[in-house]
Amino acid sequence: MSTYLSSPLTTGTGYKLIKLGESAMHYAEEILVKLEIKPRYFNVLAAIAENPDFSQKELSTLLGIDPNIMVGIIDGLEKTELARRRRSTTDRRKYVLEITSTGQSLLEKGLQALKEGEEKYFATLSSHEKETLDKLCTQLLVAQSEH
Amino acid sequence: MSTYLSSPLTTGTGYKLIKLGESAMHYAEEILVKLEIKPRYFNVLAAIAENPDFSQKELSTLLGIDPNIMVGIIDGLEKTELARRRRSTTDRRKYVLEITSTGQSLLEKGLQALKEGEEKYFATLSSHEKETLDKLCTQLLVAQSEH
DNA sequence: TATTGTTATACTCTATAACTATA
DNA sequence: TATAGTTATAGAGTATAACAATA
Repeated sequence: MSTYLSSPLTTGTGYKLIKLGESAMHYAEEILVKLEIKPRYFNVLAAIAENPDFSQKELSTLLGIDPNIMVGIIDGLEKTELARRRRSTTDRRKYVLEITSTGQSLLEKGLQALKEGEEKYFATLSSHEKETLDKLCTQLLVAQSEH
Repeated sequence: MSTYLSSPLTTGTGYKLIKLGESAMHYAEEILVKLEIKPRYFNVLAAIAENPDFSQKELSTLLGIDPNIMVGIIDGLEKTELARRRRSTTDRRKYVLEITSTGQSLLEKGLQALKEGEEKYFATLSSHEKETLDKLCTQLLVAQSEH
């Protein structure tokens, strides 16, 4: 949203990362809106596909999304028939989540669209520069995860 | 908030920028909370200091913050006596905004704290790497502003 | 007793539109 | 008629706590 032109803050690299993060998120939203899904929901859908038979609790922990918020997200994915809940046969408190064929199809389209979007987003960088940026980002994220 | 460990999305550089932006914002919040001010309010305060006698409308346009939201922000800055409104003498519809000495002092402390925070945040990068990252970020932001 | 999923509540942030006072 | 600032309202998003069913 906010597009600052100049300020004492803008000089910092941290500030630039914040602005770039916002713009990248905005860009992802624009891409996914064509598939009528929000990034949050798309990420959960991708996590379901990647982790078959995960419970809501396990998904919540994996994605760092609060369980009570996860309820609404799964509700949405069920309503649009992208994923579904089944009661676990071994522990009837749990739900087991699975992606539907509709969900799988949307997931593949979304991943492809995001991949193409990424190429446009970074078009101004050479492939060497893009690689360097990716490496530095990874380095920072790894350092943080070790916190 | 959400800390994804792995997902088809995590492979993209765009995704990493989103995560880094979130973490940098979180870090800035942690630094500024010691001064009892939120990044949003701090940014407006900095803009007031940088642009003496700007009206709320001009500030809104500059920062990309909706005028009705700016009202609450300026209210907050007035209540904490960091800034104040004066009616413009030339156009009595307008307010002229000015930073107080308390605000100036907090601004300086905040900028210093953010500067030190930035050094810690990027401590894992060499000064050459940090410079490279900054250059690439700027390059992307400039490309976008030309959109 | 503890855990999974759910609901209720409240609080923040934001977006839209209508209002007032000035021009 | 248009503009600066304000207020009202409603919609997301999220955080906390309490709850039912099951272990």
